Amino acid sequence: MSDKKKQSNTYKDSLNLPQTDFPMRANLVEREPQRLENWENQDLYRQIVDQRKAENAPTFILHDGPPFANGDVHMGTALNKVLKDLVIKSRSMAGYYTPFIPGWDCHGLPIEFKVVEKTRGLEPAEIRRRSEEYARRFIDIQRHSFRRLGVFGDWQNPYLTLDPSYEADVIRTFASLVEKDLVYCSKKPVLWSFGAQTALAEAEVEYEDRTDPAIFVKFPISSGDLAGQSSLVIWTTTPWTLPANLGIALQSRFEYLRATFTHAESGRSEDLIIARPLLESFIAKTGFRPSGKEQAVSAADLEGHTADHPLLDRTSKIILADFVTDEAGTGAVHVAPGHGSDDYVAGLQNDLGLLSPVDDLGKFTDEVGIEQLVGLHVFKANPIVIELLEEKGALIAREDYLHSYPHCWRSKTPIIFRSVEQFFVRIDSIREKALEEIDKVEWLPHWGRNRIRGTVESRPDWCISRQRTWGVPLPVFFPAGKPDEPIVDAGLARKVADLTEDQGTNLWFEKDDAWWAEQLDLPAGTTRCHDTLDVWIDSGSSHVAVLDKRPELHTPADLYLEATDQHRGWFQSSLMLSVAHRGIAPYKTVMTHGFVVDKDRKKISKSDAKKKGKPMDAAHFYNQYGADILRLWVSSVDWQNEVPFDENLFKQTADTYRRIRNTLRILLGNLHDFDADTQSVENKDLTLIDRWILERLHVVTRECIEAYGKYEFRKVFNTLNQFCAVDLSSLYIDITKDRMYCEATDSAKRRATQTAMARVFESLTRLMAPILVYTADEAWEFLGREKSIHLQKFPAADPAFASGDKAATPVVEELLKLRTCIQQEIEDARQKKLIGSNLEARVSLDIPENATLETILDDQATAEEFLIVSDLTIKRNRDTLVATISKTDNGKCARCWRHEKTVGKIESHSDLCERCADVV
RNA sequence: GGGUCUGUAGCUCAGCUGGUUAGAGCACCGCCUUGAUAAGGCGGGGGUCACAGGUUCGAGUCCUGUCAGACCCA
Repeated sequence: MSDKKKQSNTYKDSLNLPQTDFPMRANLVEREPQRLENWENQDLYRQIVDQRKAENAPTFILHDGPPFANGDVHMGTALNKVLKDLVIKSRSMAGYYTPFIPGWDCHGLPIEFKVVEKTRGLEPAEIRRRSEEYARRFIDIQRHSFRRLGVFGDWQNPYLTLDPSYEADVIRTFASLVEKDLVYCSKKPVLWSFGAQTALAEAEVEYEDRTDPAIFVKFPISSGDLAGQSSLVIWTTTPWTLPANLGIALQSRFEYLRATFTHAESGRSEDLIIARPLLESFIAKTGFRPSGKEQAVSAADLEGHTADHPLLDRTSKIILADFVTDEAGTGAVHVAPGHGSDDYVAGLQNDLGLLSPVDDLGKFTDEVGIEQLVGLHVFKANPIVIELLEEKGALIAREDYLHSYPHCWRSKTPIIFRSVEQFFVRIDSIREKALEEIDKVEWLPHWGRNRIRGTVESRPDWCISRQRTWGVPLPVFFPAGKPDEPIVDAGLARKVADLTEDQGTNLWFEKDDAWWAEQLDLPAGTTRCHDTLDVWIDSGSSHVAVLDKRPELHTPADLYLEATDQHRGWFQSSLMLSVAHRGIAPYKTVMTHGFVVDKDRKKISKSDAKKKGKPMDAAHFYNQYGADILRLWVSSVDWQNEVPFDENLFKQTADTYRRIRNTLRILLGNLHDFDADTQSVENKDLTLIDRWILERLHVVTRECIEAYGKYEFRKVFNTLNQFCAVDLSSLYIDITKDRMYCEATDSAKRRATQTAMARVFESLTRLMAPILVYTADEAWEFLGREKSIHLQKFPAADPAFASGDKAATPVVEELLKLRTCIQQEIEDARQKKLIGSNLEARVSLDIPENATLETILDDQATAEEFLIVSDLTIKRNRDTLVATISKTDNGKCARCWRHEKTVGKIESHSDLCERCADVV
């Protein structure tokens, strides 16, 4: 035993074993940041784009959709940014000039809310100052994560929607809309705090219990068959909104019952219509019970007819609406378009008009039409309204109703829905053009076209004003004393833009009306609007503020790439603003990806993930596994659909990574004594197996480049993975081990294989570079290259190895069939403990005639090498392939471990085979 | 409830215009190796292609419905 060991050690020194310092263990978590620092020190991104620019390369612009500057980078954000980077890097290596300007969406309620939540009662200018600070903090956090993920771009000069110049361009885009007569002003209900005298956002609402009078009110039908005979009954907890009633909504799915209802105690009798699903609760609450004739009535029969308003000399239109439910009420819903969002939409759809006779303080105006109510606060008006209804005989019943009701978070007063002037973009004027443009755009996947068409076809006019502080101001003015006659003027807006170009729109909030009037040559007393623009105008103007502005970019962009929710979001807002502004879509291709979901394909909610201790932050994963693993994971998934995610999937990806890495490592190890420039052999001197692996490389190269071109990163992943695992690891490297280790260092066979390996290594690292950004660069460096791999281009598929008549592939495929057959038999023998390693087997192969294999099998050495056996006998006398295994009698060569006939027959080296004796 | 989609081995994915016993990698099990060794090789088990109908000589692949999931809307 000790003898044997000593002996083998002796010969081990005579072998050419692989040598490399390329570490087996990647230790990405520590090494990646070092490499990143190095890249940033040499400004690798700049080098890449400069180099392509110098080459006069064609331009490819992927325009970054700005993530919201709030929160950490979670897996969904990471998926998006890495996909973008895969596109950019693969296009760059395909020879394109690919400048990438990342951006952030900075304005908006979520940030303002965080700021105001902490400290209430701040001045607008202070809210904006703190909001900006908040946004910038998260921009830094997110930027760090994106860089760490190996995403290349102009991180020093990203675009921020809070930049003064960006804001100015938003205002100019607005001016462009005004110029084309697309902006108008109209009333729309908003959540209104009469305590704070301001509109509120959903997020500023707190729910508290409150008791209100809930009343059942009858509306006598005044047209159609039932005119003058029966009445609809509505139920409401806001009696004060009845003066603004303009409609009654029914549910088309409900069956309605018309009957004479009699009150059990008073004996009062009424002919009423109630939805059947709500009949029981109606009886219980009002005491009215059907007594006598009953008749089924359908909602459709009543639709379009009218009912008399119980308090005013006017009618209320009967309509159908989906928001009518059987949860409460009567199945007939009081609709006041000026006092509710459902009501508003229903009002628009059914042409009901709009009334909102309430002022800032929550008091009725003259418009209410009922003398007793004018000047009265709406909540104080409730009992009066009820009294009036009672007088008119319209009140069926009343109760005190305890419910959860929205309150203002600041003033703690209850909230009302009240209509105020809002600004809108007239979508009908640009809808057709937008639809035309949609069809000129390439949508990936193709069904994206249907999705955006659906949203564009159905979207109502775009309400672009917000009663908020943290945003781009709506550049509109009001003449002195005329708050209802806004001055919407493109020229004025442009002047505002010019004034804020350098100093930012804080000016709008810091200077007073007089200052602005003076600057813009407006009459004294002119006031400015305190609204801001919808943030979708901000991000939707990026083609103006970024694509048109930056010299290295252009409009339309070649590609927009976001998650599917952006069909209604950014893709649409950008399309609408671009069509309005310049008449064409801002993009040539739009690609969407799915959302990250858990392994059961259910959506992941943030609170859930926290509860279950399932981290979703990208940082958790790149800090534990490395950015390359995360990127490899991105490349492996089907981004068109939901992307399942689970920490176990990560471990699986890490396993794939290890295989790829080890393949690179063994190739480097085998190339340690090889200089490709001086020691490469000519193609004609390559052996069969070398030609085969280069033919495989030819296919792999072609497939990968093609797949990158079609953004099919998954295919690249699968192709590279299988090439590494099967073609290289399990076949080529295994088969060539003997010649690599045992043949003379400078032997032709060995140099031939090194020639092939060098080409494989070089192509492989380039092909994987867009995905494994750190690892490919590291491997490239170990090959002795000075410049980063990311400055390289994809390898060209070598036409010398395209399959042709003399191709090695068909021969190798036949040999692989023999191999499979032999391995099965060997395995059988191994399980029976007849033999251990392959090299101990004596293989007797009976094969049918096979023209492809004729010549190759005559070459005993090549056949044995390919099949990795030492003692092979081939007989050609069978119809089917049969392999027979026994243990060989040949002695084992102490150096190459093959069992060869020649072992023991060489005098000078009795323990070696002929080949090894020669080498030694 | 409506619109747009998705559903193939434990997991990630292939399966082109319908045509032989549905493929690969990983994971799993067993064996070998210890000269890629916190590696490598070989073999094996595992799928009623979500479910139910239909068209067809023939369907994972076309049609209809059901179920489940995602996004958007209500």
